[in-house]
Amino acid sequence: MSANASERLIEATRELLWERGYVGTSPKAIQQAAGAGQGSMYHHFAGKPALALAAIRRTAEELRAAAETELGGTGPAYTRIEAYLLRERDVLRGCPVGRLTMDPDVMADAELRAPVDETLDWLRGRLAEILQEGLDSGEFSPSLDARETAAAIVATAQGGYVLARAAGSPAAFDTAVRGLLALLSPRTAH
Amino acid sequence: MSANASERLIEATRELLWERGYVGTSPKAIQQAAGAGQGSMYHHFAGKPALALAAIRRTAEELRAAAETELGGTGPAYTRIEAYLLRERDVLRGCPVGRLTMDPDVMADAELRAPVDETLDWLRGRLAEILQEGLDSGEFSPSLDARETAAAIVATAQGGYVLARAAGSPAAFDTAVRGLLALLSPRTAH
DNA sequence: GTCTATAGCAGGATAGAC
DNA sequence: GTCTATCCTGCTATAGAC
Repeated sequence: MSANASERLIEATRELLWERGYVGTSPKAIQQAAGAGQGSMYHHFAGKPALALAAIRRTAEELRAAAETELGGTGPAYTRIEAYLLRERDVLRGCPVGRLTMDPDVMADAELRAPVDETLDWLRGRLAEILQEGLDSGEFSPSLDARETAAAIVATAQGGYVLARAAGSPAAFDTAVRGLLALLSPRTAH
Repeated sequence: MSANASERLIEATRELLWERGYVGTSPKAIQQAAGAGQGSMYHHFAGKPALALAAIRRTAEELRAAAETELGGTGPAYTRIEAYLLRERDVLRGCPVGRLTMDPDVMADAELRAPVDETLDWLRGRLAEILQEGLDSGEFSPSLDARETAAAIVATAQGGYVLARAAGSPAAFDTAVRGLLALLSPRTAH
């Protein structure tokens, strides 16, 4: 947090958006967290929406990069998906992108909503590609629909955050994920 | 909306909580939607948290009753779960209970959070019972873990809302659900 | 670029009249 | 039970000095 003000403002906004959502985050709170005054904030950004847009875009990019770390491997499809779902994460904080979906002011603003949509869409597409690889190599049954299965995987992760936050325990996320992985596993006939 | 004021206030709060969340809902907005004045609201309820608690409890009860409609049937386990997941719903509005999970002020208040936790927990437990029935009757492979699978089902639904809202289309919910159902289906070997 | 002053409006609630 | 008046604080910015 010792970079320039613009940078600190974006990072502070990212944290607050993650923690409290768009509606629950005020310019004043951002300024305090960033150690910047009002003059500074309004010099660098037109207002709260503009600053949020910069923050959301960065968060979205980071999520993609993080996902690609596990998904971009060379192992079997199932193994890469498993690694992605079980990788360490701040479960109780929720998904920094997915949570924006419940923010009415974000959904109402096409510009703010676009990066959210694109990111989740990218993730679904990426998983579908990997599932297709697994299909092509005979890893999965030919009856498996890559597109629908990919959606189910992303949904399970997103819903896992919901369950974990409701229960106040990260374990609820893992339980849901393991349930899905068992259904998907080539080693588990049922 | 022609009942007494207390009733109208609770219903208005339920709508606004669903639409804008707790942080995004002001007492003034509630009063306007309910057609009640401030005096009326503060006569019936101690304040915003008390009113929200009444609203959340009612919404939670309603969700359970609605779920039991499909889950309480007599058909095969898979059929009942399928009916529950595919029943008509206001997908784009999100889950009125699950969305509260992303509301920082709800999660920070033990009283407001309890009904959310209990409802999701009940749903998971109910689904686990049904899966166990299916296990006992030989409908599913013995390798299926009822508890984990139940968590995956709830998570897929919750995440389905996230995907649908991000995409701006209810179809995204159905896609995820169908992906899960295909994995769960006794008729689909893979 | 950053600071301080100022502004109008909304949030959340209390008090007392009716 | 409901209404109006009032209160203080916070939200989201604009203006102009430094």
